[in-house]
Amino acid sequence: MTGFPRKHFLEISIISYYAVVKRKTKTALVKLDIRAVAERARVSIATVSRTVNGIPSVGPDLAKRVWKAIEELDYYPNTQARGLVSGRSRLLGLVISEITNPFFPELIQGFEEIAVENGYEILIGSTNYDPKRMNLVIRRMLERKVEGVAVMTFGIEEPLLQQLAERRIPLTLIDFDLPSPLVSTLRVDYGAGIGQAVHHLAALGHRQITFISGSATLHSARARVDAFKIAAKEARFSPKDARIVEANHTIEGGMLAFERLQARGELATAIMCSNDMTAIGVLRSAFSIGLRVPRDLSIIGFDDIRFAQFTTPPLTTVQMSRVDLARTAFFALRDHGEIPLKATTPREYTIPTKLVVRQSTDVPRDSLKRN
Amino acid sequence: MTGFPRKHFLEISIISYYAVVKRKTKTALVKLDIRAVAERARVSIATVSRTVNGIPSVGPDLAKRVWKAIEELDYYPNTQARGLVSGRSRLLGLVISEITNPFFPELIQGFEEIAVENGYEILIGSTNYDPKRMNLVIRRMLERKVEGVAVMTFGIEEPLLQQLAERRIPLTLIDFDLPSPLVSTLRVDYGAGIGQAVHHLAALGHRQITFISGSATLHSARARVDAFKIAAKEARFSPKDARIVEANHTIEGGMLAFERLQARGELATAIMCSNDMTAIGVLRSAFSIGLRVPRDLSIIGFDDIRFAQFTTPPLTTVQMSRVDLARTAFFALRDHGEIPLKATTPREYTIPTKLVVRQSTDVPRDSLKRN
DNA sequence: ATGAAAGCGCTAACAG
DNA sequence: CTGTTAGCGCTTTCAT
Repeated sequence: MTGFPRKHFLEISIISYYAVVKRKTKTALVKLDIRAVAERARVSIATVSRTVNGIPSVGPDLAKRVWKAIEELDYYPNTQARGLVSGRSRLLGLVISEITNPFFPELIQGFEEIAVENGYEILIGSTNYDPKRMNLVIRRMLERKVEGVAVMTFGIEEPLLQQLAERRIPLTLIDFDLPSPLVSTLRVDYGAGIGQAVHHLAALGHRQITFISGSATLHSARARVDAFKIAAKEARFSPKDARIVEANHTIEGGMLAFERLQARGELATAIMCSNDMTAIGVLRSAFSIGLRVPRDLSIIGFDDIRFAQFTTPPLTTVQMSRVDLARTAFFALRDHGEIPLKATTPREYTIPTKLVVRQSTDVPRDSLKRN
Repeated sequence: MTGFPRKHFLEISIISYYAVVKRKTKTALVKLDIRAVAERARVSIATVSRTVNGIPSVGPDLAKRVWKAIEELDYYPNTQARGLVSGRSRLLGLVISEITNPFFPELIQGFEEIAVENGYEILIGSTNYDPKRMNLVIRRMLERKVEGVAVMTFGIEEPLLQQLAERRIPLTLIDFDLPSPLVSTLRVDYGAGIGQAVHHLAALGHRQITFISGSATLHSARARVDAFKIAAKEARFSPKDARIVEANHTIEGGMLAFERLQARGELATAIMCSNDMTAIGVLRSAFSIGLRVPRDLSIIGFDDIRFAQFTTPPLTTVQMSRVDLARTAFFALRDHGEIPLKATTPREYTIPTKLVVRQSTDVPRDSLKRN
């Protein structure tokens, strides 16, 4: 009987918005608010409120009466009223690029889970890579008085966020710095996973690797390219042997990039992709011209979306945990929000990445090791 | 200047929660509510409210003053307060099975789009096929005072919905009847698409088709099986030649089902799957034992998820438009909500399906037509 | 056409 | 410990 402060109410039975109550000889439809509970429990509404919020100062007998009344009436509090008076909405915003990109549903799932566990609800907004939509999305969230926003899009619009940050609302960004007290950033350690990938390929005997990047306009795509460059250099690939071409993080983009490479006779023995969708496109195009993966061509993806396990062959890829991302984003937001304006919370979190070796990589096609 | 009744406010600039206002000689942080706007425009708060809500009785000059003040202050209304007093939350619930099932993101996208266009926000809840979670999900939505819930899960729990329906909240279900004034149902016309698929196969010369269904506990899975049975009968397949085996709508399930079939020597020349994920699993398993699709085996999916275009070979499948589904669900909800309790809105909508022929179907492997 | 005032359902001082 | 009361920011009568 300790109350469910802001948690989801009444776990057992479904609740009626209206309760049927006998009054005199007539049956009337009565609004089911805190007052109704108070009357029935013969206490003040303040006591009901305290009970519901688990404030310890309520005497055990009264509390029992209140809970009894609550159950009998199937009462549950009105979130809007709670939010209005307390100034807290228990709402968090999650901004993503587009929900049909398989990367995001897994992120959303993780975020929703942890948020709901903690009594928050989430509002999702997709930008579809359009800065104007980003603007609108954020406005919607502001109107709903979200207590924090996680901007998990691939491309981030500096000026927009700048304004958001000035609005005194906690913000969590991915791969993007914004020096402001309520902003924290999740820094993905691209270097780790991409480094492993390059070394994996080098160890296999590959002397040339082509990296198919995402759009250079996207922050996170550039970060991956940079990580690749560094890794390639460390592994002593010359720039010529570590060519970089640009695609757009879609299957079609991957197909196109591959076909262009192939048409120009520039096919390396190994291709690394900036994300799994691109890799899937490459896989598909390679297959359609009769190349066998990994015998004729090694392919590595990035993200480790669930589907990567089910390509043919299963895709070797760099894993970045969406669940980590989601949980970290949530706690970053919450920690900046719960103790408002207390500016001691860390501003930066690192998200690890690591190579997952499956079956799309092998020794190069002309390798002596094969003989 | 007609007002933005409940639409997203101030489309141009990002708004400050606090506005910096000169007062006497000091710069002060002032709360930005309707009163601030009223003061600045030298009108009453009632007038501001009317202006904002586009109520025509406001004189044009006053309206202009109000809008000017609104813009200067970057004011936007507080949704919680609005909701509290008006009893409307402009929130709609969308219950799905699980967001990582590629079927749903496309549905969500459609639903979100149309909802936002109409000034609604959506709350998403995933049941993960667990009735208990369904219960919780719905409770969350009730607490937030959603104005309607679209339950688009594959499996539907009758008693739960029954209680929901009694709660006077508009409900839209998929493939599920619930005789209640505020409940509408979207009836997917499985027969059409599945019929076309069976006939397509029959016309190609297939004499045996195996149907791999989803879990029989799911309503929508059963509906697909039933449609298949009818179509097979119409096409004069004997029950023996139109075998049905059960899987679970996942890639793994499809792989398993195929392997079982293959191990028992029960492989038909054509396999129809209850959804695309299953078909992808079958495709993958078939490939791994050296079967070529469609030469050795024809495969048809269901749903037409986006990825179906990118399998190898591209998947012939029955298309059910998620956008249709989403839009229809939205309007069904809205029409039951806007004119509260007016019970003349249609209760039933049909969602069409149709076969999309791609490259995973061909004449059977032993067909004379090939020679 | 405009304003004053009464709440919406709840929380949070402030009394006792 | 418990109750009374004053709003949270807004919409909506009811006057004018």
